[in-house]
Amino acid sequence: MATIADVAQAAGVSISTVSYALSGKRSITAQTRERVLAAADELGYLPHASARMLAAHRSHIIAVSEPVHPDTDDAAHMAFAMQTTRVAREHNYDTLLLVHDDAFEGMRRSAATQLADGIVVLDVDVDDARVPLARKLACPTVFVGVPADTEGLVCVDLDFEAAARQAVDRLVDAGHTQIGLISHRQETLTRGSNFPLRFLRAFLDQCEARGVRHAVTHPNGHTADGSVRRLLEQLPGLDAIVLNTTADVASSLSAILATRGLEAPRDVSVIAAGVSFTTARFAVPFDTMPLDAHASCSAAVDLLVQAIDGGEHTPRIVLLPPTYIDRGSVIARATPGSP
Amino acid sequence: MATIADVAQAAGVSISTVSYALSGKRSITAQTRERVLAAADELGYLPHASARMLAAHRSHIIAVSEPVHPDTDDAAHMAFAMQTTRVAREHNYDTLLLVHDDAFEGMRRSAATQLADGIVVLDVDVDDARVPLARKLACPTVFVGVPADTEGLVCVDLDFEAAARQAVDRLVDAGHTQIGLISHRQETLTRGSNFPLRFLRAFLDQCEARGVRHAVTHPNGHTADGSVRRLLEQLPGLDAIVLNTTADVASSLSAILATRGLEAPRDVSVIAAGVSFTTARFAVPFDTMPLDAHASCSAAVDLLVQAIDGGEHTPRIVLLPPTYIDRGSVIARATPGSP
DNA sequence: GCGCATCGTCGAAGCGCTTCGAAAGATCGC
DNA sequence: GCGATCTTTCGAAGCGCTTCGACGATGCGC
Repeated sequence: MATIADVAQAAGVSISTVSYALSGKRSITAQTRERVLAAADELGYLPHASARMLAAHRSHIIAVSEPVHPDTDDAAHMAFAMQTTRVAREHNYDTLLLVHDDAFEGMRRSAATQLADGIVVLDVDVDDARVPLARKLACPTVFVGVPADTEGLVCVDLDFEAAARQAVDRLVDAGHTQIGLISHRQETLTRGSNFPLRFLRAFLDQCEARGVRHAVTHPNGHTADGSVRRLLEQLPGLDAIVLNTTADVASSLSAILATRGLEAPRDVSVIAAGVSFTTARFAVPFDTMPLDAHASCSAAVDLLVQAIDGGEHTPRIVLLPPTYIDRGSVIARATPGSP
Repeated sequence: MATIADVAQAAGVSISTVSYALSGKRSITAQTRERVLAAADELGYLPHASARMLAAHRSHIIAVSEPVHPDTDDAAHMAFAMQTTRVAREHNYDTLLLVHDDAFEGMRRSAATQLADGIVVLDVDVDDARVPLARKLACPTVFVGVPADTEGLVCVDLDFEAAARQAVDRLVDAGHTQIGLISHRQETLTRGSNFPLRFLRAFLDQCEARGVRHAVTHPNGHTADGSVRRLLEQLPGLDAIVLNTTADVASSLSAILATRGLEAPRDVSVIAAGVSFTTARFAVPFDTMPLDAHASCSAAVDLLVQAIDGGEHTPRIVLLPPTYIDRGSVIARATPGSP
C-alpha cells in the first residue's frame, strides 16, 4: 500500500518527478530515474487504480457485453469472452464481464459512470437492442458480429458469405452435384442471430450461381438425425454436406450417416464452415473454415484500443477472410459424363 | 456527464447534501431528498466510478480468477464465471475476468492496485499456486474448490465425498453388488484438479464400508469405450455405474453399453454424480447429483461480499450438500439369495 | 558577460466523490 | 425566555494520482 508520496520521499524527489519518471511523459535524468525506479521497486509500489483513473480520465477497463440466450452454445461464447480478455490484457486493459440482462444495462452503466473506456459487444443479433444503445453512449464500442442496421457502428466478423461461397466452390470444383446444408436450429434464426442467416443466403446464391442442386435443413434437436433424413428426401443423390451448425449436431453426423449405410467422405464429402468448435477429434475429422474467436476478438480489441487511445473511430465493417483447414473430408467425384 | 456539483446546483443544495441524500448515510428531510432525487433524475446523473472508488476506498469490483487448462471443459467453466458475475451483480458488484496466465498475475495486480475489493478463485488445483498468493494478498478471497492445504482459506464446494457416499448407498440399497466408477481422465487427476480425487477416495471408502465389489477406471479419450471394457474385465457381473467424469464421456455411455448388449437401467443402473452438465437430454437420462455452478458461486460471492462489507472473513470450508435428481436410471435388483 | 533557449525538477491545481466536524435552525424543559 | 439538545445542512479536507506552468540551472551565441 505504498503511495507515490512514499516513493518520492524514498527517492528524495518530488511527487511529480516520480510520476514523470514512471510514465516517461517528460524527460528525467537517467540518474534520477534510476533512483525512482529503485525506490518504487523497493517499496513494491503499484499506483492506486482508482486514483490513476480519476486523474488520467482513463480506466484501462473494457466492458464485454455477453448476453446468454437460452439456445446459446456456452463453450463457444466462453471462447469469445476469454479471447477478448486475453487480447485486452496484451494492450494493458482489464475486462469487465456483463452477462444476461446486465449485458444491456451494464453497457449503459459502465459507460455513464466512466467505469469502462470502451465496450466489446458479443453475440450480436440481427436486431440487437444494443445497437441503438451504442449509438447514443458516446463510448467507443466494437461489435463482434454484424447486425442488420450497421449505421454508425464498428463491426468485426468472419466473412460468412465468403466462407459459404468457398465451401460451395470447393465442392462443385471437386465434382459434387447435390449439396445439402445443415444450418442452425430454426429458433436460432428466428431469434435473429445474424451469421446463420448470412451464411444461408450466400450458400443459396452460390449454389444458384454454380448451377448445382441443393437443399437446406434446420435440425430439430441436438443430433443430425432428422436433418439427414430430410436432405436425402430432397436430394436422393446427395454427395456433399455443408455444416453451419452447432457442435452436437455436427459431431453426430458420422454415426447418423452410418445408419443409412453412408460413409464420409467415401459417399458424402463434408465441410464444416463458420463453426466455432473443432472437428479434429471427430470420428471423421471434417474440413473446416473455423469461426476463430481469437481472430475476431483480436481485431475487435485492436480497433477498440485504437479508438480509445488514438481517437480513430470511424464506422466500418471489418470482415475477416476464412481460412480453409483441410482434413481430407472432401474427395473428388467423377463428374457424370466423364469416364 | 453530469457531476454531483451539477445536481447540487440544480437542487439548490450543497454537494454533501446531495451525497447524503443519495447514499442515505445521514438523515435528510424528505422534501430536500425529493428535490435532490428529481434533479439527479433530470440530469441523468450517475456518480463517476473512479471518483467514488477513490473517495470511498471501495471499487465494487470483484476479480474472478479463472485459469484455462488445456484439459478444461470450457462450457463448465463458462458457467462458473457467468454465475459468479450474475450473483455479484445482485450484490451490486461488477466482475473483472482474469484468465490464462493472468489468473495468477492479475490477482496480485488487482489486489495491489486496489482495483478489486475481493477475489473469487475458480478451477482450483490440489496444489494451486494461487493458495500461497491469496494468503499474502490482504484482499478478501474465496476459493470455489478445495485445495490440499486450506490453512487460512475460505473455500466453497459441493460436498463431493457426500455425493460419492450417497451414490454408493443408493445403489447398494437398491440391491446392486458390482459397482464401477468412471472417473475423470488420468491427466486431470495428475494435474491435481481437486474434486475428482476427493470423489474417488470417498467412493472407494464407501464401497469398502458397505462391502460391495467395485472397480475404478479413467477414460483415455472422449468416449466411455475403453472404460466400459476395463470395468467389465474386472467386474463381469457389473450392475451399476457411477459417473464422475466429463460430458462427452458420459453422453457416449448408452451407445457404448448397447454395443455389448447392455441397456441402462435394465442391465446397469447409472448415477452421474458431481458433474456440471445436465443428463436431461441424453438418450437415457441418468440420475444426477449436479455440481451446480449457481449454488457454489452464489455461496462464494455471499461469503466474499460479507467479508468485504462486514469484515467477517474467518477461514472455513463450506461444503454444499448434494441434491439427488431422480430420472429413473436406478432400478432395484433382486439380491442374490432372496427369492 | 549578457540575454535567450533548453533541460530537469518542483509546486500546486485539479479529477469527482465521501465524510467529518461544525454551524445554523428548530425544539424543548423549566 | 434562555440555555441545552437535536436535527438538518454546509464547508472543507482529503483520497492518490496526473499534468500544467514556472523556476532555477545550465549551455549557447555574440
